[in-house]
Amino acid sequence: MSGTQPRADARRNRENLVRVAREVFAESGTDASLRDIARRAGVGIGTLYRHFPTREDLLGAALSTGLGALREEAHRGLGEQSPGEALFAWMETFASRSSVWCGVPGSVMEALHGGRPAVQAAFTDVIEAVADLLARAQREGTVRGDVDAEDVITAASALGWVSEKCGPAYTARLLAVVRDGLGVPRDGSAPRPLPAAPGLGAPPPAGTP
Amino acid sequence: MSGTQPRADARRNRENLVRVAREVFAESGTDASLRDIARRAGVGIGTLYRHFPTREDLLGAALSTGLGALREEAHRGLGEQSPGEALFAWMETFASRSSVWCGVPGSVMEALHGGRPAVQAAFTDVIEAVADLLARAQREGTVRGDVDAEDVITAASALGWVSEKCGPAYTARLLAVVRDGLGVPRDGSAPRPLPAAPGLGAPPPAGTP
DNA sequence: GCCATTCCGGAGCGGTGCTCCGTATATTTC
DNA sequence: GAAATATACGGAGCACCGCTCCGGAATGGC
Repeated sequence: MSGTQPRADARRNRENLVRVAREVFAESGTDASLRDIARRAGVGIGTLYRHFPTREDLLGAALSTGLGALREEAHRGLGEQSPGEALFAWMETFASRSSVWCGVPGSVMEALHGGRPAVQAAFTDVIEAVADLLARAQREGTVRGDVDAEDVITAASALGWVSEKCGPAYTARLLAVVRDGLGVPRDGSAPRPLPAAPGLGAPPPAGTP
Repeated sequence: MSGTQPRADARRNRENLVRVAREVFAESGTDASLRDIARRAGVGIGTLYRHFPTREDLLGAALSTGLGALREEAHRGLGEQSPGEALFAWMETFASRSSVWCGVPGSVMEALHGGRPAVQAAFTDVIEAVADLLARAQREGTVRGDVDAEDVITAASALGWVSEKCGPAYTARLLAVVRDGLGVPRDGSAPRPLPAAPGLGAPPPAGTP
C-alpha cells in the first residue's frame, strides 16, 4: 500500500459527511444530532466518529469552505471601497452570515481563546485578512489605533450572536454603535484609551467546561 | 385545606430546588442536567418537573433574586454618579455578573424577544430600571437620543456573552468601544442616525428552535 | 383517629454522545 | 485472474439525557 493515501470509500464518506454536516448544522444549529448527520450521509455512526473524533473536528471541517468565502469577502471589499468601509462591511457580513451558518460566533470565540485546533485552523486565514484590513483602516485614519484584530473579530462575533438571538434589525443598530465607537472622534482628539488587551491564547474564565 | 395554600413539603422542596438550581446553573451553565439538580436537592425528578414543567421556568425562578439585586444596582448607582456614568456602570455590572450567573445573556435575549413568560417576568423590573436610567442620561446629554432601552440591554447581553466566552479583559475593551459609540460626538454634532428599531416583541429570526 | 387531598418518587420511553469489535471492502501482490 | 492484508465500515451496547405517568406516601382538616 502506497504510504498515506486514504482508501477510496473512506475519502468519499468523509466528503459526504462534511457536506451533510454543513446542511444539518445550518438547519438545526451547532448541537445537532451526530447520529442524524451520519444517517443522512448514509454512513454508520462509527464511521463518523473515526473521521471526526470530536464534534469540533466536524464543525471545523464544515466551516472551512464558508470561511474561505468570508476571507475573500474581506479582500474583495478592499478594492471597491476605503479600508474603513470595507472593515465595517465585513463585520456586517460576518454577523449576518453567521446566523445563517452553523454557530460561527461561538466557534470563533473558542478559536480565538484556546479552542480546539480543528476550528482554530479553519479561522487562521480569516483572522489574517481582518488584521490586514484593520491595519489599513488605521493607517487611513478612519479607525482608532488602539484596537486590534481580536477586538474586531470579538465584536463581530458578538454581533453575530445578537443576530442569532433576535434578528438583523437590532444587529444593524448595534453595528452602527460599534462603528461609531471604533472610529476616531470627529474633532480629531484622541479617544479615551482602551483597557489593556490580554495576549492571544489567554485562558477562558474559570468554570468554563 | 384552606384555599390555595401549598402543602408544607411542597413549599420546602420548591425552595430547595431553586436554591440548588442557582448553584448548579452557575457551576455548569444553563444546560446543566435537571436530574442532577433534582438529585442534589434530595428530590425525585418527577417533583422537579411538577414544580417547574419547563427548564425555563426553573431558570426564571433561579434568576429572579439575582435580578432583583441587579435592578437595585441600577437605582443605587443613580444617587452616587451622573446618569450616564450610572448607565455604563450598570452595563459593566450586568456583563460581568452574567458570566458568573446562569446564562443570563441568552435568557435576557429570549425575554426581550418573545421568550418564555417565566423568564420574561423575571426581567420586567430590570428593563424598567434601565429605561429610566437611559432616559435620564439622554436628558443629561451624555447619551445619544436615538438609542432605546432594548439597545442598551441587548448590548449589555452581548457583552455578557463575550465575558462568558473569553473573560473580562476583552469585555472591558468592548464596553469602552460601545460606550464611545453610545455617547454623543464630542464636537456636539448629531451622530450618524441609527437604522430603524423593530417594535418590542418582534419575532426572532426564522429557524430558531 | 380517620380520610380526602395533595404531593412524591422513580420506573420507563425514546433520544443522545461515544466506544468497541466482528465483519466487509479496497488495494496490493502474486 | 485469485489470494492476502491492511484498512475502513457498521451497529450493538453503555451511560446519560429530557420528559411522562401512575402507584404509593405524606399532609392537614375533621
